[in-house]
Amino acid sequence: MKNQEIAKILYEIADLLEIEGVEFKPRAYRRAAQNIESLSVDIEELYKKGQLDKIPGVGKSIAEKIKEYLETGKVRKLEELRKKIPVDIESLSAVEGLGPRMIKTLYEKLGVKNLDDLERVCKERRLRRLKGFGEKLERKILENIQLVKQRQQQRFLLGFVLPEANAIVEELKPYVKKISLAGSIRRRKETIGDVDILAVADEPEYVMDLFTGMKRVEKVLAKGKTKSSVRLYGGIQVDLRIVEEESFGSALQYFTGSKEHNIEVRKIAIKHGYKLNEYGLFKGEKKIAGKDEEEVYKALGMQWIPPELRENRGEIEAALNGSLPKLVEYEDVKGDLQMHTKWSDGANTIEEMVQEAKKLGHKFIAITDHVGSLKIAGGMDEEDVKEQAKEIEKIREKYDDIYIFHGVEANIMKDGSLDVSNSLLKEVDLVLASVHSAFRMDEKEMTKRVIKAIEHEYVDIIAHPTCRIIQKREPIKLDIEKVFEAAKENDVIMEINAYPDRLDLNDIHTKMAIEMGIKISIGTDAHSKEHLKFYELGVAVARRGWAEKKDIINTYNIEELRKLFQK
DNA sequence: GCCGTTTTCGGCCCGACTGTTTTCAGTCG
Repeated sequence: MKNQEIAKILYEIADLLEIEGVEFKPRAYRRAAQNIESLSVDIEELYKKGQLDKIPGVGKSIAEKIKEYLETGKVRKLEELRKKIPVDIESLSAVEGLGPRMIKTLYEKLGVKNLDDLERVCKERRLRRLKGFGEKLERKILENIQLVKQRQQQRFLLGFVLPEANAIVEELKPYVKKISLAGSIRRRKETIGDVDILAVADEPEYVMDLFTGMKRVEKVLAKGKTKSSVRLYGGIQVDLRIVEEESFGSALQYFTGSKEHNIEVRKIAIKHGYKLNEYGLFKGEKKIAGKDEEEVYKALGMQWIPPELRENRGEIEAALNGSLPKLVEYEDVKGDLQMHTKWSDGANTIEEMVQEAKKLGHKFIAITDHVGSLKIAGGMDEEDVKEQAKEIEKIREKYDDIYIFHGVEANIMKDGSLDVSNSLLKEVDLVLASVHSAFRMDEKEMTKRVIKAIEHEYVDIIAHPTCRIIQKREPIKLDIEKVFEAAKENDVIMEINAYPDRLDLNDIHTKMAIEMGIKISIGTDAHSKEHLKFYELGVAVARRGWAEKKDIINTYNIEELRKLFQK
């Protein structure tokens, strides 16, 4: 699938045009890029069907460039722009305070093409002599270059930040009238740059004192009456803003984003002759909404949009015509369908996992220890599985309010076969299959490999289908659409692995799978009882993927699941 | 370059902040 590649090209064209000072076109290219990026179908398919212009923001000219790229692997317009402005935009614009206009000036006047050039002209004090630049700016840029250099991957995993952010909210709650997370963490994005918190308080100064004085604060970065920023131990930055009660809703809407979502919402406001900002929705001077989010959306003729959907991926249109999905709720999930115990590489016994799952309110769990050749993860053989079955049977008798499915996680070998016999797989209720080795095959081979596993007569679920580890390992190369088609045909379920650095399937793939009629399971892949709480992250991905209750099998009752796992 | 129940031409999101200026351009979220 070349959607991401094409989006990247369009973004680069947008940046280069912006540097050239071209008006409006950059926005058009970015809009198209953004829509292509979050497309849930393969753009090449659309092209073959002659439906490129069905993509919002893609007109005749951009469609032409997509066609050119798909046919020749190049876009002449981009080549020309690169020749004209041979600068490393990606790293230069990563420098805070440096935008396209300055990049252009720096290139034209001082020949700055990359970070090293930029650092040099700053150190040589040549930047400050340019018109419109000055000493302060030069110093700031120099500082920010260092930040870019050391930053690289400074985003934090949702799963590790969310508990801390929630704890801060709880800590401040007794002293404020209203409080909520905002920003990407409220939208439950898989990684978080910084945490935004919004509150209403009678005594803002006192709340700011509490906030900046928290034990978990390493450094206070800024402190004011309406906004304070701190850095916690561990490096994450948290901003607290205090707003007027009458504006809480519009401020929450504004600070929750995403930016792209807000742009569209504001356009709708304009169509109505209104103006929307963080202080409220205004008709002329008169404020007509702003106290809570619901009334803001309502005044614009829209349904309230759950934060997880606010990515400008079609939720605006749906909210306008009242067709938003009824998203699966966090409390709809009644169990966890992947976890490991001491039988393979887990830290706890089956019974300990059962007790912890009960605490979380689960009605069922699946024990899915490794089997077969994955010796490093303690893969069980057929004898072990039989022994384990006996233990599970005993525990089932002891706990009548939670059901234990006996499953296994089998490895998909290089040729697509599983590394265990059918006689072992027949022993258990549930078979997960997943790739744990040879991650670097080409797309064609890898797709064939996974599809072969999907076609296996005993496989129920493909676990962590793309094998990505966020910020560490790229996803395996898969023709995801072909994989999903095979899954659909063979009634195989796709997993959302809820472990914080996996979240695999991701949101976009989840949406795509659901649109193709595939069922989704959520599994934490817990290797200790403490990991079981991560199931919420799986629900978050499901919601970001527009999943309804019926799409997620963890919402089913035990009888329905038994039927589903009959293979 | 795209788009349209106010338009097929004339628009394109908004406000705050910073650093540089003396009324504003550029950047950010």
